[in-house]
Amino acid sequence: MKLAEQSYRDLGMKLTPQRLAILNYLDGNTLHPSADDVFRSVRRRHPTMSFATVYNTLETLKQRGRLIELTGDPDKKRFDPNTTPHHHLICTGCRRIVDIMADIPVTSAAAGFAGFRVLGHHIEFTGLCPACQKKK
Amino acid sequence: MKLAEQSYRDLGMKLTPQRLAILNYLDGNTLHPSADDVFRSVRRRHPTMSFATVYNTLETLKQRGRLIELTGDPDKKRFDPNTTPHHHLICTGCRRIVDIMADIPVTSAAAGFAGFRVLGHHIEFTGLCPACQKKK
DNA sequence: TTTCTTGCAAAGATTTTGCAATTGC
DNA sequence: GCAATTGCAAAATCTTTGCAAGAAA
Repeated sequence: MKLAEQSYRDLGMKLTPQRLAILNYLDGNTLHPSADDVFRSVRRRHPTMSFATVYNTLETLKQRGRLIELTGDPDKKRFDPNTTPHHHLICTGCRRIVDIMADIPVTSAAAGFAGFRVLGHHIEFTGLCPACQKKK
Repeated sequence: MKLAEQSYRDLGMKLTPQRLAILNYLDGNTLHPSADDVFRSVRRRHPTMSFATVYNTLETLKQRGRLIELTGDPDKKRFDPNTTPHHHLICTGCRRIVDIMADIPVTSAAAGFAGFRVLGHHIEFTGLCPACQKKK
């Protein structure tokens, strides 16, 4: 399977070893890694990889809808290669983020609020993961 | 009305002019200001105010449940003095955040997911505010 | 060849911290 | 007076940017 390779072609982005490594690391990854997580992982096989390349690539992929930038972690941006609409469960103890693929109906009571054009919504459940429940 | 003053007493925090100014600025403010917004506003009447005081105060107030830290703005932390459960509408163009006080039922299908103890949830609606709709 | 991408280093922005001086209680 | 708080400056993070060199198409 050459999902990553195909993605770059489809998105009209040049195919580079660094970019391939980035998407190969992200695809199927449900840990919602930060840019630094991506950098540190990918650098193992690509020692010359720079932050700039990671940030540039993530930014471009985001703009083209190939991944989502999450805001649930107050300390840094996290990235989600899963672009299917879904929600998240965030551990306030360790910042772990878990996908919730369940379809949760939300009455669009907010549509049109304040003249906004509502384009999407995302539910953030907060709580404590099993490990952090024990620590407390 | 001395809401701010009373708050600090109730929370067991010492009452200082800086702290009073911070809560007085926040209470009733629906702009969801950042720490820097707070700093710049409060400094007008308290020229010696420092970042440290703003950050310390916001952090303590947050820990004691007197305000909420929002993560919806990817660039910085924003603060909400409204601790009544509610949701937000975020303009992806200008980062404006609007309160949605409507009670939106969410089937707690996620309760117990992955062994988490779910403590709360928050819906982020995204879209474009009236001004940003015109710009595009 | 032409255009885009990479890597490096420096800069920007936000947030945190150490500590002496000051203030609230 | 004691303990908590302030202010200043420096540092720690995270993220972005300019630009020359290099690689993709």
